[in-house]
Amino acid sequence: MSTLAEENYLKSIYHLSMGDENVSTNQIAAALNTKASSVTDMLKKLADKALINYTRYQGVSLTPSGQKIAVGIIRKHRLWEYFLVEKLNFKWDQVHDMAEEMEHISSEELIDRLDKFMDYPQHDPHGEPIPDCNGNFKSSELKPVSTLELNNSGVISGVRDQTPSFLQYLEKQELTIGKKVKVTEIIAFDHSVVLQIENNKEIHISREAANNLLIAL
Amino acid sequence: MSTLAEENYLKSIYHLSMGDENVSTNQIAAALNTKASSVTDMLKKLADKALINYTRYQGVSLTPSGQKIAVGIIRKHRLWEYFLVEKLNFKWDQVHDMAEEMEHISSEELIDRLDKFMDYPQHDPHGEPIPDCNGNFKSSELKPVSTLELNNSGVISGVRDQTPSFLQYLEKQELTIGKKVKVTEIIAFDHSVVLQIENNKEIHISREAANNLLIAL
DNA sequence: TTCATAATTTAGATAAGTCTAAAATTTTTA
DNA sequence: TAAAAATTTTAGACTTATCTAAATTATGAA
Repeated sequence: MSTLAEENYLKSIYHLSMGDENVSTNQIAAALNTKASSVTDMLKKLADKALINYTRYQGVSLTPSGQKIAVGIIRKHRLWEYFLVEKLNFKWDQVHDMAEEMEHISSEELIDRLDKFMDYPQHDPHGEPIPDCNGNFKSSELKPVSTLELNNSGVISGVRDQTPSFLQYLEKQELTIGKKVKVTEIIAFDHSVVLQIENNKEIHISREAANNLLIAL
Repeated sequence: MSTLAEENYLKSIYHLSMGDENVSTNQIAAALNTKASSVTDMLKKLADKALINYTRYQGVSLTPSGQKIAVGIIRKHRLWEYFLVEKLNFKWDQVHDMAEEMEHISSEELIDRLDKFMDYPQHDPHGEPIPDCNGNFKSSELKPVSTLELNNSGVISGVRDQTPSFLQYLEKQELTIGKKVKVTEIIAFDHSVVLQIENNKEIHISREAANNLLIAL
């Protein structure tokens, strides 16, 4: 069994190591809003438990058992987010903090039954893939809208930035998951993009927004 | 905001003070499986926060704000138990420990939406009343089967002892909530009771079981 | 390649919650 | 009602997770 703090460290390390290098102490400190010295303390503890590979000053990576725990937490987080949106009718910008608490409910059987209850969803409300009960999932093959060329189109399938303010902005612009968009104009000056959505409405979004809105082709 | 430990103390004090006297340090220690000295420490902290009335050596009672928190925790516990049984198909003897974790999920809005999602259930799977979002509920007016006289009948509506072993025993005997039972014999020697259930099957239960099985008339 | 800077670790401290052992208080009982 | 027993509190210590400040190690610019 892991403590709540340990689980949060493992989850952070997992997310940060997507760019598969070793993760640095400072990166973890930033992600967890804590100090580097606190991180070092915890890294020693996780290394003692064989959940991470750690050499002083060299950063860390997850061991297979650390990875298993991290994926388990992420599975719980995403399934609870799905539950909150699909069953309790929360908006996609409201569920993160609640799921952050719920992901630490320990029972595996509970989460497997929740998974079944919701008919084994594949993606959370932000388009992130949900690991199955064995921890398997396909890493999302999504690209930012900003990589689309003129007159090309795609289906909105995820968001890179999941802050409530960005999600609320997208909601207001009707740029939500499942919507089909076509690039009708790319402004050379600032790389902002004009998108056409299904009702032929045109929406002008910034380069930054286009970088954070993900599509499947 | 209260910590997890504080919430557990408040909940215990609430349950123990049903026999409405002041609750003693030792009672709390026994309920929480901890030491009297630890309890004293926490009582000081809760008193500082004005959640309990505490005078050294005199035991404690909840203040209105302490009571409000306690009832909130109990509401969450019972709603999650109901969810686990009704939506995820757990058995009534499996849900206590899970709900013990889930009752600490902080969001009020979450629990109110869960309540609505399940259509405002009045009782948890063990027959305990579920407080509404204002903390109101009628205290259950149930009596033990052992108080029934010969040839009288009632509907099983709750259990006093909620240990898994007792719940499993009742399940096996088909003595579950909602079943109508009639007392067909009372053995004078040991005060054990013979019950007749709907299919005319007769079931012989001990005095102790009869004391812990509750009926509405 | 050496020195300045950035990153990381160590040392020592703090807060929450718990413990044991001893002291204080209350309750029981003779 | 005074001594014995039980209960409760205090004192001091431990663990987890955190912090600040100082020391150490790595990095990168000249």
